[in-house]
Amino acid sequence: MKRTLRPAAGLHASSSRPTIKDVAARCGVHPSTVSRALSPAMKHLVAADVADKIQAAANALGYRLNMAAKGLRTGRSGLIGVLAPDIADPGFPPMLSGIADHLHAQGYATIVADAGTEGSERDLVDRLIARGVDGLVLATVSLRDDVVKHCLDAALPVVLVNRVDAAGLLPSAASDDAAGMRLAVQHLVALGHRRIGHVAGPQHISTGARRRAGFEASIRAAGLSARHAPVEAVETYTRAAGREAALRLLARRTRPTAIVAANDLLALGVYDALAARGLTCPGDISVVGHNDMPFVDMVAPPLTTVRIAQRDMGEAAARLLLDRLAGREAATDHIVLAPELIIRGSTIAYEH
Amino acid sequence: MKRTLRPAAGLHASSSRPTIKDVAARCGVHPSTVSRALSPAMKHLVAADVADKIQAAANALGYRLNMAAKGLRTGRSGLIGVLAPDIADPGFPPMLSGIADHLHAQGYATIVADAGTEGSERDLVDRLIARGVDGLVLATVSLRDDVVKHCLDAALPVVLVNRVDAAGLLPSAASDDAAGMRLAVQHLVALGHRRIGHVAGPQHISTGARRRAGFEASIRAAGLSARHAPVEAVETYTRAAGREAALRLLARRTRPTAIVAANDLLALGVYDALAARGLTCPGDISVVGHNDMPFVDMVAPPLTTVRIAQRDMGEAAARLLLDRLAGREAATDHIVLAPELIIRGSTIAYEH
DNA sequence: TGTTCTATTGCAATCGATTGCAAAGCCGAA
DNA sequence: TTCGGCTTTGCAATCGATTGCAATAGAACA
Repeated sequence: MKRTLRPAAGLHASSSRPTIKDVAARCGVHPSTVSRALSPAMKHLVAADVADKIQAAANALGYRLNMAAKGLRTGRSGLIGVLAPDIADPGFPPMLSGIADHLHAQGYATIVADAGTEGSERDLVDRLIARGVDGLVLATVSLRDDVVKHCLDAALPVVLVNRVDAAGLLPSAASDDAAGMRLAVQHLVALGHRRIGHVAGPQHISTGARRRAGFEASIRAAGLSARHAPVEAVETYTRAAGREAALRLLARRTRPTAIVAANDLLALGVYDALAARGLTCPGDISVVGHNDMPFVDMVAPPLTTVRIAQRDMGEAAARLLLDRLAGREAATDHIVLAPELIIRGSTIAYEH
Repeated sequence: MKRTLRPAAGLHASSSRPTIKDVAARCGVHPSTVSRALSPAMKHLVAADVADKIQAAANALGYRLNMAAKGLRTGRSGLIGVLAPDIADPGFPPMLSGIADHLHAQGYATIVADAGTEGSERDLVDRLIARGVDGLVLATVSLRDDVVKHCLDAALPVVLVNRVDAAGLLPSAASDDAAGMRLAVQHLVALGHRRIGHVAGPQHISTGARRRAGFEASIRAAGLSARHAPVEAVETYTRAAGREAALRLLARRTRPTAIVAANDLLALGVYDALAARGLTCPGDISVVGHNDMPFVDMVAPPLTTVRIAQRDMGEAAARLLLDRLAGREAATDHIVLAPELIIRGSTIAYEH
């Protein structure tokens, strides 16, 4: 069973990856000295000339630190787990990129698990833990309580991105959902709309619930009656679900003149529903999305939407985690990013 | 410096993660027996009742295998590195998802490095190797020879996805680029177009070069003169680059009546260029993309494009790698997937 | 010259799991 | 009763790097 990759003639060092021992042998020093010379934090303990010699030998041999061994000894893997709701969601990559860049710069590698296509979140987290991740970034918006608890009693540094947990226990980086909805509603109200519908996201997801709450609060703040602000919630953030919900909205007694969707995918579903009913946007109905995901500026009509700082969000989450990892209990636990209204062609004034 | 997470009162087992030793102590057996009982491959070596008891104890304690330790001993990390051209590219996620699903099902975890935003590919590969990855999936289309060589003499199983290397040394899963361009050109020719331009991708990237070659071959096959089939190549697969290249194409003496872009991002850039010149699509100029990335069916006009089987490509690559990892030298080294023409609103007949 | 101090290096244990080999226990057959 | 053979378990080395402690050497000082 044993695989012998190395050639029979074992004259010099082994042909496979050189270890700290090989470097030590080449320099005539003890492996521990090599370890120290190669570690920035311990380097001051070894004589400068020896350190140089070791460094040179390491380069010559093409020595690379074995992270598994280091991790075993130190108890830190240098791995960060990222739990994604669905990699294929176009909104996710910018966030991931923000997370990964920051983390990589500090020597961490990220391993991302896709909750969209794979098993239960709980299992995924367990697998990540088995891998010995030093921390976790949860972008999974469909986070259930037990996962949070699970992480908590695994005593693992955890941060949330693009979501918050109900109890506010976990540090998070998220967009100001209430503010985003306020921007959307105020924009429509300013355009003269008085009957505004909302296609809400899944209510067990923080963005879904908070945006809905934000929508309703904004409606009240604008002095509009809730009766003229119907809400239809979906079960998943998909174009198809958005279509169905919009269809239900359009079937109401008094049809809204504008629809605010909880995200851009749903907004595209609203477009589909309008087309199915022979209605036009923005002529018959104005539509506002949320997230400003890539290419919504190119659809017909270009989507008016609330842009959230996805990449910044990822970066903020990474910083939050890095703080925890370094043992500094950061000042802020909840970073909220300001959204921005991007006005395009899907909203126009309502003519009375 | 030593961190003491465990409470002072160390009565029972330690409070941090239980190890194989804790399980052994609880069952009154030797750690090696636990190791065997918990390993599917070695389980037959231990008595059934003992194995059950161990299994139960492991569950009770919430024992999880330490992958770093296992990896150190066995020399296999269970980690696969994926080198992505750019995570933010909307075409990538489906591929990644195909790769990851297949690999995860076999117990591997993937760690993806983004060549788009980070250092040199060479460095990234080195970092991945330092992590002890068991294999590599290179989706980086901007692959230079030295990276291939580097992997080769690291004796690491490597597969290519969405690209092939010049020498054809590495196994790959890719779309049939020539066939895709043939579909596009034949479609336009059938519509009566005789002057067809091509916005080619970066020529140091296999998709860029092969699609261009495919385009030129198809033009010849259709009996059209190369003089009426101008080509402008870009340096990067971006919308902005597509715009510039299309502008150059439009500035030519005899303007083409149709443009085939090497991918959808470039095609969107072509849309931008047309808008900038006051031209309409498809009225003035027909446009064909490549890849059928998400939402190109929603842009105005909906993009006619060549759909490539991204997810299947990822899966095929994963299978290829799994084969190598298992030591079976697979039958096929190069898997090519058939593309499909998706006709939408960006192409219409050319009126003479 | 003797002593103390410091800078540098070596030693050996350790992290958690795996595995070749040896030992122990048990069976039946001669 | 004894021996060969089989199953089951224990022992101990090992993977590669880290680190507390001990040892050494040389310098500085009295």
